[in-house]
Amino acid sequence: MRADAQRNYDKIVAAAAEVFTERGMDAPLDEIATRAEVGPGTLYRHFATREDLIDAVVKSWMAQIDSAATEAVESDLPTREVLQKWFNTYVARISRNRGGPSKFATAMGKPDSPIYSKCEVLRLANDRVLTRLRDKGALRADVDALEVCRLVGGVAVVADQAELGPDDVSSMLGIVIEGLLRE
Amino acid sequence: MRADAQRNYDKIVAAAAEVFTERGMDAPLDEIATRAEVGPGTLYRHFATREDLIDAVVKSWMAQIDSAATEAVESDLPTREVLQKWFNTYVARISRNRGGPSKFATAMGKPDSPIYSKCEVLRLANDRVLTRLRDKGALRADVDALEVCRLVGGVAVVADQAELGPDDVSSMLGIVIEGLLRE
DNA sequence: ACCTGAACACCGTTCAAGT
DNA sequence: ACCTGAACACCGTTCAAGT
Repeated sequence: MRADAQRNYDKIVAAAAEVFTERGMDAPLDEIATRAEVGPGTLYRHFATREDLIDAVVKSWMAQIDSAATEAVESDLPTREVLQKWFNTYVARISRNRGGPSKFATAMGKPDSPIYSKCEVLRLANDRVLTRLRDKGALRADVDALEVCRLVGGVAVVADQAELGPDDVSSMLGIVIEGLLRE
Repeated sequence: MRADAQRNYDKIVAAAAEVFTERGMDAPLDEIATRAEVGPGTLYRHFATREDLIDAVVKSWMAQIDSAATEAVESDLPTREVLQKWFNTYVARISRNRGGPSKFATAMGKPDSPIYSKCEVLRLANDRVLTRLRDKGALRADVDALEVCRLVGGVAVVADQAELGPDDVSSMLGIVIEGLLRE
């Protein structure tokens, strides 16, 4: 990649991160281009779709997800509390920008989505946590990570769209958690 | 309301029901006006926002919701099965049009939404079913109907956006149901 | 190879002119 | 009182002309 192209690419991603934070992930691409000081055509050259741009922006979130999952795996707190903390963190991360949860929910399990690799990271992180708890005999045997991603993702989407606070999120997650525990 | 206004109102609602079914609830209002054979201004005169139009279209769905709730209340099947059937019906009804679940999820619990009265119908239907099962001692005591509307609504949103089939919906609902049962 | 920005398309929304 | 449709605004997307 030519030096000026690389520079523009970086400026676009930085501008997108800002604009997504201020106005949500459905913000006008126009404003991103303007703030990055490039023409709209340049944005399209680097990112054919909005999802390709989202993929670049959320790349930096994934390390945080992974370290939260590791913390959950290594925790020796009661299962309920481990899951409360993990799911709350998970929801907070994917809800960082308005409109974000919906993007992940739509792409989850769709291999041809531009953000599929990020959905895979989310699924694998969940899988690590769930597998560990299942090995301890704390979870129902038939719990699938993709399914949990979707369900917890659904909580995130609803909370995002209805502008719910952390308490509402926690209590919805509480029901999901009870549904996952071995009875 | 003048006779011609009433006629246009009815034509718009009928056209909207068709277009929403074919192209989802985010379909262009333009196409609805065209199909109803009215100008765009006439559509706006009757329905100031898209949500006002949605409210008129879903009005006819509510009797079906209520009768499904009544059936659930009167059923003497095991709690798990009653809830599976009820939630599956609930999700199916609010998912009748693409993009529909998201509209309800956004409006649920927002008194100033144009479709708030319909959200209330959904909440009360859920409340009837949940209260009945709680009275039988089958449910956890702290389960709130609004919360369940949101959670099950979240399942519907995810299923709608990720284009999931009935099996995926049922298994997600299965987790929610386990989380609601008294343990 | 990459960038620019004018141009087009689409769609929501308004409003002056009509009946 | 109600309707029409032209007009405007906004935003996504493309592409001819440039460097």
